[in-house]
Amino acid sequence: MAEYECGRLEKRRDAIIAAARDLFIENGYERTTLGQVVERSGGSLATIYKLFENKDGLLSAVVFESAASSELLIKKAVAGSSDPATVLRRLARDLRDSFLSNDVLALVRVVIARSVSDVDFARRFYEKTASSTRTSLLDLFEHWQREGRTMSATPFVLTETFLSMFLGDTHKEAITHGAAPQLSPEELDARTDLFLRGAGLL
Amino acid sequence: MAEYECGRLEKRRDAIIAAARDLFIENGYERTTLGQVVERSGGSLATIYKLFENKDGLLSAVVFESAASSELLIKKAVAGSSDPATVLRRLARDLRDSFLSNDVLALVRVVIARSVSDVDFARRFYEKTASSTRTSLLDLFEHWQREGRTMSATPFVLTETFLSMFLGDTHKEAITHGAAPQLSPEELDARTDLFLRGAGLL
DNA sequence: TTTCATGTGTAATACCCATTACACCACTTC
DNA sequence: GAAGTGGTGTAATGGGTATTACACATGAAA
Repeated sequence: MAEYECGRLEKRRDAIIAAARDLFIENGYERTTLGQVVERSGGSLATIYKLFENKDGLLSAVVFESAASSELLIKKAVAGSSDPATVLRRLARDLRDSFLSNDVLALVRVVIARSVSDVDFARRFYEKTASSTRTSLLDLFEHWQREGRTMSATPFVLTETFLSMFLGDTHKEAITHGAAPQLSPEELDARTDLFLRGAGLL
Repeated sequence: MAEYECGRLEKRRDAIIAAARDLFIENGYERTTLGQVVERSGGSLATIYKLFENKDGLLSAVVFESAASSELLIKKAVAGSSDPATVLRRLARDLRDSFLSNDVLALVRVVIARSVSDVDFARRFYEKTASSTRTSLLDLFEHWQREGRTMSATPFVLTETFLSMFLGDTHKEAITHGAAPQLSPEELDARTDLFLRGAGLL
């Protein structure tokens, strides 16, 4: 019985979250009705209230189950090479792909919309995503500093500068939905090289 | 009579837009009711419909009357000096102040929220603000290039890089509402210097 | 003063949707 | 197979709000 319930409810939960996620992404939180969610996920309104308490709870579940930090991308880039230039070029491409994926962008829009009336919600999202990415990156620059590499700014400034470029890309895309020109892969490399030269790492 | 009407209606219009602006900024578009707007602006519901057709029209009026480009900031920075380093340091400070002001941030949040269901609306906003800033900045780098200064990337890449840093600041603030650490003025200068070194302009 | 045009205030209208209540069904356990 | 537990579907409930309709105000013109 426990098996039956657990499996069945778990599946419902997943289906509801997936449906809600798609709808929030498509129409935003406020314009999505629980009726639409049920229609798409199957199951029933009662189940949503049982599982998530209310509409806000559903939003939290959706966002925090989908939000991911980029720590892994940093680890992968570091594992590939020990040369800062190589690491950061690789990381730049990966971060760009990750930050500019349609899913991430759509989620960010929903979170920002929500942040107007629920400041804490957005802060928690930031904590789960960008903040831990930031920490990892800071560790990386500090590590290089301890290794004796000379850098022309503090690890903190380097971290903020590097990340702000990608957050800027995200911001632009979040607003323009693809209407503004993007950097080509070569131009992205040129931007990374600009950073590396400025940081004294090239 | 024309004088009377015009003045009176004009004043009403301004009052309504101001009230709506404040409310949208405070609570977001969806959660603001026209009743609240009327309560704060005085006048009447009928006037809103006469002037703006419907709630969406009011939003458009509010946003596009408040949105401003940063072309002026660039002109001012250029007028102050002809040395790229001096110009960009000055510009960086001004852009930061402008992009991170509470009003601009709040407006950006409203626009992004709206962009989920009205893509074109957000694009028009971008056109009115960032896009023309971008064009001005591109002109500036191209001007320096024609003057014979060597730069280590194309004007386009330089523009995108420089601007993306500030859009990144805006994005971070839009989400965290001040909870994340900001660059101090000295650190901001350090970041600008990093850019200048990377661009070969220092 | 009367008449007209035009903004104003209020009171419907009509719909939408989060939330709740309740009756039903499926499966397990005895 | 009877009884019970817990998920499901549907049909209220209740509050809220964009939009419209209408009667009133007010100042200009005649």
